[in-house]
Amino acid sequence: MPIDDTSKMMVNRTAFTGSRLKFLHQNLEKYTAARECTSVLPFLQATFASYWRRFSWTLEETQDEPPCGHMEVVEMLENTWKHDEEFLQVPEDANDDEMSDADWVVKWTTKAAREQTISSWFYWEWSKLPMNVKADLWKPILEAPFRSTRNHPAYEAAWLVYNRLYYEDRIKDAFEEKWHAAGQPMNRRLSIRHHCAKVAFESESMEFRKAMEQKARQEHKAALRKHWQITEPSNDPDIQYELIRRIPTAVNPLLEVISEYTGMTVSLLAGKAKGNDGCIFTRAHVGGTGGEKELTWEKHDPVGWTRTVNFFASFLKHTVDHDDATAQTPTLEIEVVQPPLDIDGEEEEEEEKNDGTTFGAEDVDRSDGPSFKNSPLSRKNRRKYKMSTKEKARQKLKESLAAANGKACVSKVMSKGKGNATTPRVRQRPPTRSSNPNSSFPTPQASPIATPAASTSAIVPASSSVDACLTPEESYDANKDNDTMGETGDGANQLADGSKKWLADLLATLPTGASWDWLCRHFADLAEKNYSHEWIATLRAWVAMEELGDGEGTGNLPTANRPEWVTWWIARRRTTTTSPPIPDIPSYINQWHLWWEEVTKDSERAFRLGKNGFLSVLMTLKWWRDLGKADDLVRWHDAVTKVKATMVELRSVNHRERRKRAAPAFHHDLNGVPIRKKQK
DNA sequence: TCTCTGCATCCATCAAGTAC
DNA sequence: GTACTTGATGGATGCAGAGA
Repeated sequence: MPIDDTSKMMVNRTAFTGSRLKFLHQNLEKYTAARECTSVLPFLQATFASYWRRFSWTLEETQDEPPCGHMEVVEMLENTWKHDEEFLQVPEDANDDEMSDADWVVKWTTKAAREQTISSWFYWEWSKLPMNVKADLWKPILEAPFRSTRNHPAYEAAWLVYNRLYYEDRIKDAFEEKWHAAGQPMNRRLSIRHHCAKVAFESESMEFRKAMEQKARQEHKAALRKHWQITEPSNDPDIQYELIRRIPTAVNPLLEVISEYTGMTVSLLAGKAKGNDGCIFTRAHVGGTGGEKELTWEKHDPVGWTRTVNFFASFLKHTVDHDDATAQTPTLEIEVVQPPLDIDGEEEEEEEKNDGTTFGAEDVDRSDGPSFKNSPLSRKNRRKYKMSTKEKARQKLKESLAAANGKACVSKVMSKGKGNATTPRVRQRPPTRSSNPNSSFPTPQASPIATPAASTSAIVPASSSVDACLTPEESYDANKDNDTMGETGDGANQLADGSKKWLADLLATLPTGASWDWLCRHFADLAEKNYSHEWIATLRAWVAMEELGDGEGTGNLPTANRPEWVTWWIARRRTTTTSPPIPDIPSYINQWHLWWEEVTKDSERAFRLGKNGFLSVLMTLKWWRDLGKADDLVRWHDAVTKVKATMVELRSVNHRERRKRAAPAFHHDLNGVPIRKKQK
């Protein structure tokens, strides 16, 4: 057997079953610990030896169980060992010298392939841990701000309950017939359906209708009961889920901002309730446990909590006493005593803010409920009060902390990104043999990660963003400041190390932070070929427009008449940097113009930031430029000019609008979530 | 160890009526 | 003024697994 066929001998990592799978799972925790200490190599060496002691390489299939009693023998043997090096032994390897060269090669090739699979299995399982949705009890906490607040359950009219319960049986046919007759207008689908539901409901007997009305009342009553129940500690999993789902909408904005400026992990802490697998919110938390499996209270970070509270105190002091003054760097002004956490999940005492009001989870939770019972505010004003104060507080806190830290940009740190794994691949090798065939095994290749790292030697001004030299909008000119780019396209201003200095300079001007990674990546891709001054100016106009948002996106551009290759590109997660295989460029160009007409029909609809915004337009222009022949490129420059002008205009209009509103006024709510389009 | 791809799943959107 | 309800839909995103 050829010695380089290791990869062909690899089994799928899902092939491990039975006692082998059990063995791997038993060692997964140790692997995770080893990764944290960046010492995977010794772990793998010991684990491979342990594996081969239990599951001989001569068992042909990974499903084959070892002979009866073998495992017990191995365990007894291991119990006699005391030194680490002893655990690296594999008794059957002691006979290697008696094997023929051919058999020996087969053995070590087989083992090397299997070990590679085992290594892959560990990595795979480890990489899944933080993202394992089903097993992550805490995910609802972190996701809660991104859902509807659902402040109170609405009463459903009887005919709507009827519509929900009997649509399939008693309404659907009539609706479809009527809808088809009307030409299937999408914008009338629901109105026709409602009409049919009402007609069908009216045709039911009086007794049946009364029963529906009673059911509607009962459902609403039950929903309201559950709604108010959530303000009390409860072991009911439904109540607890609802509780957890709501609280972060109020608390997370504060925690997120603090997290951004302190660099600490700040999250919400929930505990297990007695007697079931549900969880109950206890309080805000600083430490390393939020969203992780194997959550342990010992990881709580009282020092971090103190720092967090100090930052909050600094914010209060700045906003209350020194509204227009520059905030001082926060110092340790208050001492926070962190009470022990209650694992039983019972409510603890609230923490007192220095203004006498409470800043505890319970208070936040009840902000829409009993805590307002005695308030003179009407329900309507309550909501306004809640929204405006939270939004202002969030913005003020950002400004205050930015001033305190001297930071110009905000980077989102709540993402669950993982560090790049750098642990070397490990294979156990035979101890010694002069003709060791393994020495000819290919060396594992490090896979370079192509990130558009910005050069620190940029010659552009020290401003951290394009916008810094573009605002105010009156003086905005996307054509200016082109001195950092190459003059003649590809290869311009190339540095000795092969990188392009003008590109590095441009990248250094882009906004920073996790939420802008996509923009930096795509900017580098789009700018790399440096087609023309106008093209780079267009890209700069794009960045300037995007900076009106926070990098998270505000919706999609119209998809009508959109070239199908955009879908092709999105389906590849926008990761491919090569142009799509467009067979008919003239047709593609015509399609592009049809789409552009759709995009520019409505300026409000055209103003879409983020990955689903003008990035797609720019990418289609790039493909056009890369794939088009001379004749095709006649209209390209005009198209680029049009796109740039549109983006400049959109930026100008929206920038002005936002200044007019004198508020953060991004298309995001107080949680940083894109605001849904309002109903007409 | 990491990237890529196809499939599965999630989620915003739509209109109209109702309640808070 | 706004939350909430319905099912269909299209686009975005997550995930498993193959393969480099």
